[in-house]
Amino acid sequence: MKIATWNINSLTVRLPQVLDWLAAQAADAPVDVLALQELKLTDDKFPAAAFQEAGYHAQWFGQKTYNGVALITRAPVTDVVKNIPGFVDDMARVISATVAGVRVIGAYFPNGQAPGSDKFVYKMRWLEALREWVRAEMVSQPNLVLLGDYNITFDDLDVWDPVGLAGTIHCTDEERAHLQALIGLGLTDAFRLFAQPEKSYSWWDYRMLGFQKNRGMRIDHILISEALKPLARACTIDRVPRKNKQPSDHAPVIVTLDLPG
DNA sequence: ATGCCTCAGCTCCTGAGA
Repeated sequence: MKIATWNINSLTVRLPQVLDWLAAQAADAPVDVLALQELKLTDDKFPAAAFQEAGYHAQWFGQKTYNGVALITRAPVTDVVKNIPGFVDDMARVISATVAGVRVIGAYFPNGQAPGSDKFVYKMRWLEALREWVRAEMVSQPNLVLLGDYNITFDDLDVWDPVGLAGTIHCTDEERAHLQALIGLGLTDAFRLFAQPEKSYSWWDYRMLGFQKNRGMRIDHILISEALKPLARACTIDRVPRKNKQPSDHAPVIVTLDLPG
């Protein structure tokens, strides 16, 4: 079973790249679940037919201009939930479903803008609500994957310039404490289960030749539950789509689990 | 310096992203 996450920074612009990427992946092994973030379109504009024609089911939760998330799957899903139950939010950031016996939560974590800002306060509140909800979910869902654009680095290994960016957004102690609290629920960073190239990142600034100079951060993550940990076979970041013409600023992250898709 | 790209929208500038 292959599960992936990709912040595509406008599905309107990137739909052809998403379809191309799914087709290219299928040459090796098809992607069973793809969590998308930053659709930047309303529900009525979601290209459901295009995914259907490509052989995928789709669940989506859109929003005008900002945010918006989707789950693209090969198998039909059940129990679709949008956003964090009980947490009042006017932004479309989370979509969950059960696919082939795995509870998948795809999320676009708040950016937070800058420590101390209103958006940072919202990010902290959102992270707390997410954690308490995931904690409850894990009681009844042993096979759980929480993946998406976290907008948080784990540690200095995830940052191209850990000294220059110390304490800035995505790198603050407060954000990292929240990320570790998710780990504390019994989740594992699938990426670090495996040997990885040095300076592995999932996002690069569009400006200043960020990608070409590999000035990036690893902020897109796949966390897996204890029951799935022994089934993990690989976790990689696919830098190839970042080399596309008109790329997203994020690259897809992929985990392979020894489970039937 | 708060920009350098990129995207959406009350579109020829602005806000937001990260």
